[in-house]
Amino acid sequence: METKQELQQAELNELVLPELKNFKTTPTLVAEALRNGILKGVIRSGQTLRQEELAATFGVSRIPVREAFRQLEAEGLIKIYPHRGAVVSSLSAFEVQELFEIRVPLETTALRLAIPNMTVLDLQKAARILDLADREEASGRWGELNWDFHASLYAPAARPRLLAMLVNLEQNVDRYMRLVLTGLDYQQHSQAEHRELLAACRDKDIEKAVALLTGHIEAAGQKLTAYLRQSEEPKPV
Amino acid sequence: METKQELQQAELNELVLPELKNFKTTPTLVAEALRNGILKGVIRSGQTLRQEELAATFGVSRIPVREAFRQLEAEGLIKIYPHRGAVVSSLSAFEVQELFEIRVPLETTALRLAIPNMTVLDLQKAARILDLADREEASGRWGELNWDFHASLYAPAARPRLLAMLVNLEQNVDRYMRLVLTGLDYQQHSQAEHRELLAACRDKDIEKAVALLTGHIEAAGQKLTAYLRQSEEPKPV
DNA sequence: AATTGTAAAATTGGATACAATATCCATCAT
DNA sequence: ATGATGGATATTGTATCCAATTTTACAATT
Repeated sequence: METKQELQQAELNELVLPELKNFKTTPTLVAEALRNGILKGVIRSGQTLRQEELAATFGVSRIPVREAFRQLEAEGLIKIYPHRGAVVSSLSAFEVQELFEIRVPLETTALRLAIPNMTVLDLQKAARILDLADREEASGRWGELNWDFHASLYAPAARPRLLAMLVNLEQNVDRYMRLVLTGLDYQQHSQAEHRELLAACRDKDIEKAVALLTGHIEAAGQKLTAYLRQSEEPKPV
Repeated sequence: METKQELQQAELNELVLPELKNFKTTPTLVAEALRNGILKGVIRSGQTLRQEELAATFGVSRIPVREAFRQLEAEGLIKIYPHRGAVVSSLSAFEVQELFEIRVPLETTALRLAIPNMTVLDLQKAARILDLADREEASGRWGELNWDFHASLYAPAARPRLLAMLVNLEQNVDRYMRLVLTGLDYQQHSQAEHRELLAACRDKDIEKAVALLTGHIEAAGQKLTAYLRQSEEPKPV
């Protein structure tokens, strides 16, 4: 009797706790708005974020804005310079390269853990995303679907913390990646690699899948860093 | 003349010192204090952090405390429950295992990148830390030196972002690791593994070093999760 | 006696106002 | 033109107030 009640209590608690987290407070909402703005390119790299201005546009006071700043800084999206303001962090070619160097071992780890857990449904979902991406080549949504595909492969790993880190890393390079993604040839090449990768997952061939994923991420990194390096070349005076 | 100037310099330096301290803003200082408190075990897992109480003890207002909360939450050290307060996050055995699963690929990546860059000085420094750790077996400082050794191996990689991620991961498991580190047999075993690892680095044998490091981290993870699992067994009345 | 309902206290969330400090920028003298 | 100076601007931090929510305590009902 009592044990049953205790079990129910434990179950309910686990259901309620994440629910409480979902109560979004103003700082969280502001942080989400700013994050979206940064990721969608509405707020550009290097732009300074003025507390009062943002507070006015969001219709809130400065306090939630400042708390949002702290959160975004911890995520690496902005950088707070004391008494000078917060600026959207801009990454150098070297820093982008470092992020890709981190992504390779982390994403392959996620994939390794995921493949044994992949169900037919998981594979179907990933395939559906790829088909969707084919039809969205022109629009800006392709980049989003690109990540959705990757995320759908890692989800079966059931490692929330690892996935959160990957999402964060992706967000940090996403703004820059858009510059490269515009090329249609890259999209088609990437889609082909995705299909190869998905096939390897379907065959449960972990080593092949990992090798493909490694090459895929490294290629994207090379493309992006090359682009950034040439953009950085023209030195002022 | 010169003495006068030197005196002025000294005076100016004394004026500048508090200025340098001001480089860190109050929320950052509060965050550091809380982080230290959590890492050193002064603030225990599950404990709720009351804004007003902390503001009073630090002699500041609630606002910097709240900003510090946001920062620490992003680091994973605390969790903010809206309207209910912030609590020091406690990790389950599964969550600790996930963190170790992440550490392995990341730390080995750092090591791979570091070994080619290691100078004789780097190796000497690492060896010195090991010798120091031998003499600090009893004290609580051993855990600190344990990480210092690892960090000294990764530093030559010159990947600031990667190192920051590793520091954060280490901080998250550190509190729990202390429970295991108390065993003297573990310390001696760990030290032996460290010396093997250092030797491999000295030989620039990347694959051997990576294999040793992988085993070393996985063993620590196994030890800790096993401990936590048995601690979690006894269910609270 | 146990459960339910309600009111009050405590705590957090947020806004406004104000003081202090640092930075930026235009002006001025050399 | 160059560098210093002072004010404008922006950020930081604090205090005070009120709203919202949670928790606690107490009363009421069954």
